[in-house]
Amino acid sequence: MRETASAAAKPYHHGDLSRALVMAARRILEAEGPGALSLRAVAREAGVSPAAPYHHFKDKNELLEAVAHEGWMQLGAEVAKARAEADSQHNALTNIGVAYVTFSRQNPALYRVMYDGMRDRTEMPLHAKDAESGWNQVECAIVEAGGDPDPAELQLATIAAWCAAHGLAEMTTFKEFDSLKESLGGEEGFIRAILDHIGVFIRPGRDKPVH
Amino acid sequence: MRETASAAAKPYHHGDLSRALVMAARRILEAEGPGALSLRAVAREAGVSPAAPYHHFKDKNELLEAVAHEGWMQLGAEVAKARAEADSQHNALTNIGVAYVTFSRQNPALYRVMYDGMRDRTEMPLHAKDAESGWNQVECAIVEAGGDPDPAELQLATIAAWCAAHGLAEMTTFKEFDSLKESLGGEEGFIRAILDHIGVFIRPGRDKPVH
DNA sequence: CATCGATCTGAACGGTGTCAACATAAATCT
DNA sequence: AGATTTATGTTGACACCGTTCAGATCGATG
Repeated sequence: MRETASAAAKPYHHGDLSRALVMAARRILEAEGPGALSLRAVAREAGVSPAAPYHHFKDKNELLEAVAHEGWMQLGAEVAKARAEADSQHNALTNIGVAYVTFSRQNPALYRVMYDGMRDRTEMPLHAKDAESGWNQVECAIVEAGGDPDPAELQLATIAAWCAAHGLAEMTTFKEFDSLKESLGGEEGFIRAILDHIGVFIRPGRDKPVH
Repeated sequence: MRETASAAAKPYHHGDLSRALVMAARRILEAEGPGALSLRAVAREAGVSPAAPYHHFKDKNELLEAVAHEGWMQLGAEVAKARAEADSQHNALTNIGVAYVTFSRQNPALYRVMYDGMRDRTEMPLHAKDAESGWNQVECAIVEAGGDPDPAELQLATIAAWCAAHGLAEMTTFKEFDSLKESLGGEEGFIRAILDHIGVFIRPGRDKPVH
């Protein structure tokens, strides 16, 4: 008997389980946080037995990678949007930084999964190499803002920018900075103020921070 | 009745178990990585039953916090050393940054535990407030290097520096940067080059990066 | 229609964090 | 000293976890 008409009811063979599992994982992630994200819980949430996922992912890790992949895609999209909306090329970089940190603040659990999967690896995820990836866009933004186009120098600048953004993403969560945030006009003002202290984000022609 | 206080005799059952547990944890951490660090494994390594730790730590988490605490202390000490050894106040900050990242590279598992414990919290660990703490020393180094002594501005600069160092600590592990590292004279050259791109680490009077 | 391969289930194994009940050694109190 | 309280450690159990494997079920292919 079908439970719901719109959603394809669950026959013995679920239509597209791997997709459903990833969605279930994201649902759990958002509702209960990373600590509650067990393979069994995901299977439960997807209405399937604990062993079912193993026909689509060889590992719990592989499922998490799929989840992380979605996260990187989403991040890339939001970075692209922020970059496109910049009123000048000069502060496109800062806009990207703000978008990055904002993403991590709005999807903290997802952001955690994205980086947790990286810490055991020695290589960055593939998603960092796509043209639409955040990494690539930072590179382009740096060049467009008049950065040194020398490959090595560009790579250094990109790494520096990325490090700063990621570091900020992990520190913004602390309450110790609440009053400072408030005095800077909220979270975004805080983020901008920090980025304004970081060399890579300061380009010729960009206004100095006001204080 | 105790035999000799100075002797390594075990006063009662196991001696100072809480200390022994932390040491056992660090041993496991270094030998097998963070993935192998279970409460039971720690108890096993310390030669004690799985439930024994609960008389000293209310949680696995509380044990890990104790381990992390040691890590923060060690980091603070090495930062202090690097700061003291700087040949001028101007690059003391950069020296601190290098010491920070180097620590994270030499104790990757410990570094992971230190930050993992923070990500569920909304407050920074207490160890960041001690006078000897890395955080405090960054603040001092910024002031001594001629940074803006205005409290809010100082806090911003400190956050920026810390974010950059932490971000770098988490990115340096990737092989993608190996060739770049090599062309910069090894890991430390790489770290310095990145830090040179981060504004907070560049102070008036400091040499521009060479390239 | 019969068969095959992909997909899902059920039960199981060893591992984990945690707890309650019990045991023992140390410290404290008469 | 001896008795008692407190701190510490052990045993055994519970629920949950990741993972595997033999078998059930189904969609597609011959």
